[in-house]
Amino acid sequence: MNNFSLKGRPPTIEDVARMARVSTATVSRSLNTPHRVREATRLEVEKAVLKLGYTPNFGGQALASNRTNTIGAIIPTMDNAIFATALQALQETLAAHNVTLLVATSRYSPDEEEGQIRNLLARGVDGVVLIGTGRAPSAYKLLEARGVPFAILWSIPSDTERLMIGFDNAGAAADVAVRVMERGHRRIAMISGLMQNNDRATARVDGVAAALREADLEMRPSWLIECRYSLNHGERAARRLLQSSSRPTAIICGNDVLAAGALMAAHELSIAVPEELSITGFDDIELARAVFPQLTTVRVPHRRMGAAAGECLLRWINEGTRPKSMTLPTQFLERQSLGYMRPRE
Amino acid sequence: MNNFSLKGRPPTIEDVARMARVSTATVSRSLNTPHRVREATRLEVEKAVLKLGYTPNFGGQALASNRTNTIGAIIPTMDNAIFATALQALQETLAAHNVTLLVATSRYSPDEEEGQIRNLLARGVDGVVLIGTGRAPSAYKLLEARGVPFAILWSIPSDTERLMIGFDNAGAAADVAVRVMERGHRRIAMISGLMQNNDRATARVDGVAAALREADLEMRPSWLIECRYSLNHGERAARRLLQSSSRPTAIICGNDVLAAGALMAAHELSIAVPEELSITGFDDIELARAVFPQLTTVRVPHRRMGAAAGECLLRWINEGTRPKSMTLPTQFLERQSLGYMRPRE
DNA sequence: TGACAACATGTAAGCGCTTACATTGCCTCA
DNA sequence: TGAGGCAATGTAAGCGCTTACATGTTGTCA
Repeated sequence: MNNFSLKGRPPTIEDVARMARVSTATVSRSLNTPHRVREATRLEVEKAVLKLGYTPNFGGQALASNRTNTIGAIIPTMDNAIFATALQALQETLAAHNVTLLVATSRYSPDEEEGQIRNLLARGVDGVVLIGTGRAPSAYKLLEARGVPFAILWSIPSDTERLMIGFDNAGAAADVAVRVMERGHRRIAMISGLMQNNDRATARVDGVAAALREADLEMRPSWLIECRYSLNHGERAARRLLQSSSRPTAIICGNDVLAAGALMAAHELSIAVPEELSITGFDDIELARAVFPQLTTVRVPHRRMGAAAGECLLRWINEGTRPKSMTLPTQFLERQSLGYMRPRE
Repeated sequence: MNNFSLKGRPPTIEDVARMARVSTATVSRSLNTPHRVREATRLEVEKAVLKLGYTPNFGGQALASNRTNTIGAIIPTMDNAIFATALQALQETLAAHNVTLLVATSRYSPDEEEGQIRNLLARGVDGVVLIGTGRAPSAYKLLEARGVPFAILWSIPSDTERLMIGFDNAGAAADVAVRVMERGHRRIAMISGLMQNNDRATARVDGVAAALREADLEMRPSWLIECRYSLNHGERAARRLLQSSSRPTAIICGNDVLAAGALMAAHELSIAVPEELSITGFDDIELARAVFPQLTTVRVPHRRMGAAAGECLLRWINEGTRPKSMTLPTQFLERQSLGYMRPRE
């Protein structure tokens, strides 16, 4: 049927041009700017494209146009459902504009992240998505020197010079603390993700600490445990908190996974939640509803963040001007794991 | 400090060549095949590269070498932790060889998947990773016509003509069913993911059905519910199962998320697990241990699968011959949600 | 009917890199 | 000392595409 396909070598624009009896320029135009080509010609080209199964060669296109239609994202890890969701939304947004997403991970290391930035830049991405602000100035320099648009997600806009799309981690965390105190709790501990190079984790801790201070409470150093974001680490941290002679009546967790871990610890130690111990999460991932009791947590707009990042970046790339940063709302989500402090017997 | 960087235009291999007083060919060689260059020259080039902050242009490289050092993966969705984990492992393996991973999603639709295959091919990926076997022959033709190596994950090797790296879904599911029956259960229901175009889900159902048949039991049609992989859908399905007049004593779930949903339903209906109802999952994602009671499930080697895919594909690309398919072991994981059937009172 | 837009298409010059082939310089050995 | 070989480097031809500019082709209007 297809007597033109020289086995092995994919068809080039030249093959299409020959078949459609036009020049390669016309083929290129029919494909990229159809309105600049006569209808009949366009159809002829289209026919040839279909017949040959032609698909533009990416390298050639990138080289000639200095555009790759690719956006890169660097996330700390794929293991985390919340990044995955945002990425998914980002990808869907980009796909609608025929832009492909390149994903890399930094494993929470600024150095690795910088390496990945280089990598993406080398691949000629048209834009970059980054998480948080925990990185060296040199990382920004890389991007800025190349003039590549980039968006910073997950952190509250703090810098008018950059495009940031995030939410108020500190504020939301403070809000959680306030609500916990409203339930009568005074003995409040916190389990946080590792704070080094992680401004989101840091902001959440700061928010809680500020709220406590406001209420003339103090966050005891021994009641603030930092650990990796995993079920096991959360469980271990909670166990430490709960096995000490005088234990907290509420544990505020930096994210839902840690909270779920804390819940496991409570289960094992036969401490009833929320009757004897309140636990709160953060992020509202699916897990938060799967555990028992369901986690009281903070809903974070991950999908919207991903989608907005895609739109803003695309706009920036196409129009050349940096869109304004945006702060998305979070929402305190009351479920079952936060209860009233029981009066001492 | 850097008086060579003409603002705006990234340095090219020519700039490096000029600075190091060698030809572009030598620069290229120093970078790609260092052993073919005199040590002193190499150092000179290296110095220039560093000073200019040179990074090879991807398009040029791809165009000239017909290689992109990129591998594409198409997964049904990023929302699923299990794919994310495999992807993460794949990415790490590839990164160690300086290969970048391009991720696309198909949303469980063979048509979308085929579109993404075209897309990846157009971008000149050196290899492709696919999940499962539920796709039209035309999808394979695309890949084969271009001679692009590809690996199929998650399904048991069934086709000696292709590289498949997976596990025995049917066998593992049958094993679960056997264990459930060993606990005395006879009234066994199943909640499965949507089976259309999903050979993994189908195989799991088939495995269970076969095991039941072997034991002279039959899977009642109304006790097999298909639904999307989500907590809500799992919960709803379980509720339907549990609210009928005569309910099953065990529910085998096609994955952990569905099982967690079923657990939620049991909670709400005050049905004790595992005393009154047994529930099993599949996949062993983190969630399986976070719920209470913890899920008895099947451990699936997602990380290994991802890593193996990377290695095999890289080998295939570099050596030109298709590596052998492999079947990875799964493991039945006894936890708390499967119990003995209580004798009727 | 002829001048002149406006549109459609073609020509050809790169984009930045790799690599086959040519050249140079040096060492070895008879 | 000179032929031959090898290692190091240079030269230059593309890879497939886009696009500025040149050229050709209509249609319009006085």
